[in-house]
Amino acid sequence: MEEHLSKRNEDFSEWYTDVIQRAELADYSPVRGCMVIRPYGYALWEAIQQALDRRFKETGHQNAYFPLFIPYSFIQKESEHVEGFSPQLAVVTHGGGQKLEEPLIVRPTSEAIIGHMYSKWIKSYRDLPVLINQWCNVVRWEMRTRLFLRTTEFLWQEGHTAHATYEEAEEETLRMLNVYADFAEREAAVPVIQGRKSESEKFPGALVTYCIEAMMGDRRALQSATSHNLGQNFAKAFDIQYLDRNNELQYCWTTSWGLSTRLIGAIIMVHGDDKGLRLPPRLAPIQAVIVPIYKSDEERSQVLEVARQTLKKLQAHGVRVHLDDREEYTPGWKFNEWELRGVPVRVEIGPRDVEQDQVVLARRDLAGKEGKQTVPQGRLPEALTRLLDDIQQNLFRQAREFREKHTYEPKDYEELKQAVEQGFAWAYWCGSAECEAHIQEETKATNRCIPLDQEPVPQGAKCVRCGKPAKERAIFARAY
RNA sequence: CGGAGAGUGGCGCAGUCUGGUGAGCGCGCCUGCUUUGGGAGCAGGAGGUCGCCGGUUCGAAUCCGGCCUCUCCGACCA
Repeated sequence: MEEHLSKRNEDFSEWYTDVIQRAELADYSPVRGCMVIRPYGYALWEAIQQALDRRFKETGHQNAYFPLFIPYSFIQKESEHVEGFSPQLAVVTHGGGQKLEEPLIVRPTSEAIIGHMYSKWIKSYRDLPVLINQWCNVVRWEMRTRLFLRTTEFLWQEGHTAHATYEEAEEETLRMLNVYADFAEREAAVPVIQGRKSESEKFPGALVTYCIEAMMGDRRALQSATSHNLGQNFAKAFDIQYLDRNNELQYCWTTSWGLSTRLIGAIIMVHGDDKGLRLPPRLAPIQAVIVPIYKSDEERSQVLEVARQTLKKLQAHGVRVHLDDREEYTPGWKFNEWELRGVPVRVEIGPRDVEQDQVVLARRDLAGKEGKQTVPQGRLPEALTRLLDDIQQNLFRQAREFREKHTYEPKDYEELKQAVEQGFAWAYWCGSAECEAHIQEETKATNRCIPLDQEPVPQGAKCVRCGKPAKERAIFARAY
C-alpha cells in the first residue's frame, strides 16, 4: 500500500478511485464494467438500505421480488421505454444448451415485468393503491463505467405503485421524492435540490420525472435519486385496468422511483478529503474505533482491559464501535488507516487515560488538535453520542456551504459559460429542448433540473441563451 | 464506440527504444529481537513461465501481428 493518497484537488478522479480501493469499499472485477462490493462498502449499503426501507414502510410500502429475466417482447410494449433502454440491454439468447424461442433480457429496470404482473393483480378500485418496492440488482450495458457511479450491474431499490387517479399518482411521486431528499440530507448529510427533469432528460416512458441533484466535491452534479410519474403510459402498454365505483373500466396511474449504490459515490465525493473518506455517522458501518496505546506488557494488559470495558459500554449504548487491538500495527498507523476509512470518531486509550479514568476522542471532520478532546469515562457514552450528532450536522453544513459558494445566477450567456466551469448555474430558460441542446453542446453543461422551490418568473425575465421570454429557472451544470 | 495511456511477485514501478550470462527497486508478506500518544528499526527469508495467442531469431519482458483487460478524456446513461 502506498503511504499517501492522490490529492483531491489535483486529480479528483484518481483520488476517487484510489479512496474506494484503499478504504476497501470496492474492487474491480474480472468482468468488464462490474465491481465487487467489499464488506465495508456493503455494510455502508446495508445502512443505506435500513434507513430507506424504514421510510418506505412508514409510507405504506411493502417489499417483494420480481425476476431478473424479462421476456424480450415486454420491453417493447412501451415505445419510449424501448427506445431509451434498447442500446443498454444485456440479452440472453441461450439457455440449457439451446437457443431460446424468445430471447430474455436481463432487467435494466422492472417497469415491464411489474406492469405485467399488476395487470393480473389489479381488477377493482378496491385493489388500489398497490405500493410495492423491491431491492435488487439491474444491468445496463454502459460504454464507460466508474466505481459506484456507473457500473454495468448495480444494486438499487425500485418502487412501483399503481393508483386510481392522476392526483394520487402525482402525490405518491412527490412523496417519494421527499423521502429521498429527507434521507439524503439527514442520513447521508448530502444537501440536495429537488427538481423536475426537462422533457429531454426525463425517464423513457414517464409523464414527469422528478429528481434530487447534489453537488460533488469537484463541483459537478450528481443525480442522486429519481421519482417518476408514469401517467397511464405503462398501464396502457401492459393493460393495467380496474373497474371503478361506477363499474367503468379505467386505466391505472403508475409511478416508479429508485435510488442506487451510486449514492455511495455521492457520499465519497461530497464528504471525502485528502486523508480519505469522511462517513456521515448515521450511515457509518463503524461510528467509533478504539485504538489502544501501550509500551510494556503490563501497560498492554491494563489498557486492553479498559479498552474492552469501553467497547462493551459503548455497544450497550447503541454505538457501532470497533476495537482495533491488532498487535502488528502502531497506533500512528491505525490513526491513518481509520481516517482513510472515514470512521467519524477515534477513541484513544493509553496509560495516561487509564490512570486518569478518561479517554481521548478525536473527530474525523476536524484535523489534529482541534478535533481532540479528553472525556472522563463516566461521561463517555453521552459525550460520544453528542459528538456523532455534531459531526453529522457539521458534514451537512460544510457540504451545503460548499454548494452555495459555487452556485451562480448568470444574467447572460457569457456568465453562464463561466458559471458552469465553477459549479451550478441557476438560469432563466425558455423551456425549449433546442436551447437546452445548444447549451449542452457549447458548454458541456446539462439541464440538471427545474427546481421545485422557485419564485415566480419576474416580468421581462429572458432565456439566458435565446433571449425569448423565460418560462422558468433551471440548474445547468456539468454532471456525472 | 472515438481519442490517449497502461498491463512485469499482493500493490506501486524501473528495465523494452538499442534482443544476449543476475528479472531489479520500494511497499506489503513470513521469522526473530528491539519498538508502540501520528504511517517504527535492524537482521534473515518466501514469492514472478514479464496480460493472452501466434510469428521473427541460435536466443524475446524487449522486435512484429492479432486479441483481451484496465485507467483517463469525449459521445450515451442512475
